[in-house]
Amino acid sequence: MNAPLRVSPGPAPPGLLTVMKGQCGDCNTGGLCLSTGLDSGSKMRFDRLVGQHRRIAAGDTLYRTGQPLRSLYALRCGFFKIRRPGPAGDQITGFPMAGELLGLEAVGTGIHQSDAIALEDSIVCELPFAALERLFEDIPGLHRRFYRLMSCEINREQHLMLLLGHMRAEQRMATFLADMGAAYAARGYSPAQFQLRMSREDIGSYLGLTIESISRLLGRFTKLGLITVDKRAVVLTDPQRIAEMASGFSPCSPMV
Amino acid sequence: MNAPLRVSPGPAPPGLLTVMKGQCGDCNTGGLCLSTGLDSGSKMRFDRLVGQHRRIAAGDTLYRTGQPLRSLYALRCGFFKIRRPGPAGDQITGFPMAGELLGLEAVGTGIHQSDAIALEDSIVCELPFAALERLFEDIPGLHRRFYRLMSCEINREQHLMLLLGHMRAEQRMATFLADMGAAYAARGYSPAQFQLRMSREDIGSYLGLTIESISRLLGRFTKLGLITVDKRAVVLTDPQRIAEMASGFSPCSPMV
DNA sequence: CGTGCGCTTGATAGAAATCAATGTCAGTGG
DNA sequence: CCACTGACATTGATTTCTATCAAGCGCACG
Repeated sequence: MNAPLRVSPGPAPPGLLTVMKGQCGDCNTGGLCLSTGLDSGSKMRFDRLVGQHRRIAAGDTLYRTGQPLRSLYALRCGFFKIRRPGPAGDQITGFPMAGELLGLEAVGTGIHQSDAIALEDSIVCELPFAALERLFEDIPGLHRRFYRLMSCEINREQHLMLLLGHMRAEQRMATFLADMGAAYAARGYSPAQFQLRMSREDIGSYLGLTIESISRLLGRFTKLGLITVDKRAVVLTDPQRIAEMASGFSPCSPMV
Repeated sequence: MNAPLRVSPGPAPPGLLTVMKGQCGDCNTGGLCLSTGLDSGSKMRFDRLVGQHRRIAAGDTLYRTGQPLRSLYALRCGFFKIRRPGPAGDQITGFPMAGELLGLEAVGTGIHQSDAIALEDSIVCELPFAALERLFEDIPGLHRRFYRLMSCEINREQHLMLLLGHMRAEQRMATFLADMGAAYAARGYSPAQFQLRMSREDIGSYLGLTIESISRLLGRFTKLGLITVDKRAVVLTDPQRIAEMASGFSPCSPMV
């Protein structure tokens, strides 16, 4: 990771995202994809599996709760939110970014258990699940990589359970900001300066707080000199103290 | 499921649990185990994999946060709690029962991310992970079964995230009671009459509430005629209204 | 220029936490 | 046999945090 840190861009100007028809070799998701670590022969076969690169416009839905699982989706570039309907209102369970794999919650039942909604114009690699399962038999490292990714997802969610179950609002927000920074950092962007792609309402649902609380917390953090906020552009001016408030976060990346 | 419903037993008298040396064929976990659905030949090989049946006394720890993953554990009989340490106090992330697979959170990193503590004298089948991974290559259905289980675990946790993020205390408790009933029902016990194996404190940590709130909620539910409680023995006298309060729970069991 | 959406800010209410005291019971040892 | 202890649980009084209610702002868009 020696490239200079970039600030994560704002919303893409419409029309910029012409179809990228490259293969996995061109992929810039930087070691986060399912295919990472495969030898070149296996990678070619994995390439052939990828049905197509689908372009999803901001606001569009990739899959919905109740739909049968056809494909998993590797997020090539863009930004999603995952929404799970529940008896007490919907919950946002995650904000996947480039390189992440979408749809794992459907593998157990064959039915999607949540909605995936693009927060900006995005491109996904479609991985037909039946074909992927067949490929597991042939490519030795792939299925290992697959269930390790799932285990990491389990950890991500347990991290969130901790947040929702045992943190107060302030600590939740600090954790959220720190996590976002870490996610950007993992992709070569600045960990301290980024665009929020989601609305305050989405953040609220994600953190188990109301939109008003989110607003107040951002205001309070600003007054404390921890951050500056301008609409959805955030700068962590004191990342260390934010990390201290969040205190104890450790990301989970799979062994390759 | 035609056997008459039994009431889940209280704590086992000490000394009752002599070592059960049977193979998977004798196992009474009823289709919840990893080996379910294998043909008899594969089952035999799976049998050989099972290193030993370890007896874990109530209060003892099966694995701890930070330890390297050596084995997964299929819970043959007994009851555990899973505790995840966090910056804002520990969180109980689950109460696995007979038939469930313990240790999946460690698969991604190779390091355990939580503690598994027996709530009563239990017996686990030890599945050395390296050997299990080798077996995946040979037994076609096993690997599929494995990652479907993991996907179900993801769903279980998202269900909990919903609970912690968007439900009020009363609804959380109703959901907990309904879920416990369902878990017993899936094992052939009465869904409306069971022993809680965990302390109020454990329930509180699990539901993101204090021990006092748990106590008050149980009291309130009793006054409302929904349940009767005597120490840790619970009877759901109005399971339907409890289900309505929880409203919308659907368990996730893998396609075999 | 209005209209609507996303966001902020203030006042108030309410749910659960916290603080504090008491109760119950199993186990222990005098 | 009974008093003592400690873990676990219940109950009440009070505080605190966050939700809720309400109003207004700013900006994009038709």
